Amino acid sequence: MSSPPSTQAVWWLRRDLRLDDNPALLAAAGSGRVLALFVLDDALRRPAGPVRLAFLHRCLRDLDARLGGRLCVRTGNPADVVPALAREIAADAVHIAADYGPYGSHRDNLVERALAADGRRLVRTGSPYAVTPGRLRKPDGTSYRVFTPFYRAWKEHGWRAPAGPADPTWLRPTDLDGGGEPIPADPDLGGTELPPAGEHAAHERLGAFLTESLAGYAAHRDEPAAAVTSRLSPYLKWGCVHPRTVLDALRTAAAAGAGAAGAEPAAASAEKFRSELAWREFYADVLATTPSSARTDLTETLAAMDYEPPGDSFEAWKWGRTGYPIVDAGMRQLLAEGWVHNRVRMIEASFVCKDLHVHWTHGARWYLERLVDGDLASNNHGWQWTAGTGTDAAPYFRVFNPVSQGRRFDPDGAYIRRWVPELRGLPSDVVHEPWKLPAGPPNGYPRPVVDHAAERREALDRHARARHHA
DNA sequence: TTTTGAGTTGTTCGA
DNA sequence: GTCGAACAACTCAAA
Repeated sequence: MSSPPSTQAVWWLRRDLRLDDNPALLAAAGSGRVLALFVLDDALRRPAGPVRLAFLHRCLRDLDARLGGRLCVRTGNPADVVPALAREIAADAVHIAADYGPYGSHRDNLVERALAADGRRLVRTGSPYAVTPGRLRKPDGTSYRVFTPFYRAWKEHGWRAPAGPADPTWLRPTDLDGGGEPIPADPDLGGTELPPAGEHAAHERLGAFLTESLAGYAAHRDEPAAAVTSRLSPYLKWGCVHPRTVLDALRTAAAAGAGAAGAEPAAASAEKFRSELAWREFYADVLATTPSSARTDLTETLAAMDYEPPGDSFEAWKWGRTGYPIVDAGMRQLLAEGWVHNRVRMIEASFVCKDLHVHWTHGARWYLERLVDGDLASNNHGWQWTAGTGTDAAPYFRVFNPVSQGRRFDPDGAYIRRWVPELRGLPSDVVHEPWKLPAGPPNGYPRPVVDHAAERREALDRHARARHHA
């Protein structure tokens, strides 16, 4: 590379904590000597909860180490902090990956205005998605509300090839008055065990998934006891790896498997996993085009629905004491790992919405507080899907039965035994219904807080009333 | 322009 | 035990 440019640029990282395949960093490096900045913003830290914050801090420490200690961390409101720093180092431009969430896009507009008042530019290059949220439109110009047509258009649209790795020598040291602040110590995690953080860990996870788990993904992805899902969600959340990089590696892995024994299931698995990445992009698109859907019902169909305020049974759900083994296993996994298997997330959401008749926002908020991968678009639209208020007009009669879901996807009870030690000694035929034992559930395990069959009928009644009322 | 068929993830009931 | 029907209403794309 030629001699470093003499102008100064700020690379402001938010949820793109990596050096590889980072177009905003490459753009910053092309326009000047780069100062890497992360702003600890209270507006984002408050709803995150200690688990996701700790993971963020660890990612920042990893990145700082890769930058040779050159990551500048500051605390405050970005609308103040970013322009002040740009002025301090006389930067012409601040480079970011665009944010399409309701808070992030508003924040970026404020920063852009403050910078412009000072004669500086905010430059958006790329986004945390393979296809820019809001880019895909139906022929009539409106955005998609059903996944399958979106998925077709998304694949048709395609995405750019991954950009190469960045050269850390572009980065200037944080030789500023006052410099940066230390990355905060981890908050108390209350015993939650987190996956390894950072860019290298993300690539390790991706490689392990592709070589060890992808072949069985299509067949076993719904079994929570089988460790075949990618577990990439925390890394995608913070941009330790870009989905474009994942899609590229997935295509390479699928091509390598073609023609080999088991090529057909491998191809089916690759397609299935690609569609899961597309769900993440679909929900980001919905959020970008309908920002209110993060907090309120996306569709008006259930506006007249009668809900219960969260009470004792909701509290029992939060701490894994509902008396339904698959539900409690999932909630205890959430508390222990900050992560829950996708199939179990649906069972949990159905229990809150259909068995407890509690509005999805309460469950979604608890999930966002506890999840290491907590993402506003994916989490809240996933909850809306189950509640029947979201995309795809989920049939009102789709009510998950926690016993039959357990029998179907955890037939020998391995997942339940792993997370609910009270039930470890039970044989498979009763582990999903411990209340049927003559002596009742063992080891102090609770009896069901609600009767599922009765609450299912109640949920259907409430839906019918809401529909006829509307 | 209008019509038609399909749409991630389910459960129960009765033949 | 297995299997198909029923459980609404709306979005989207193709015919």
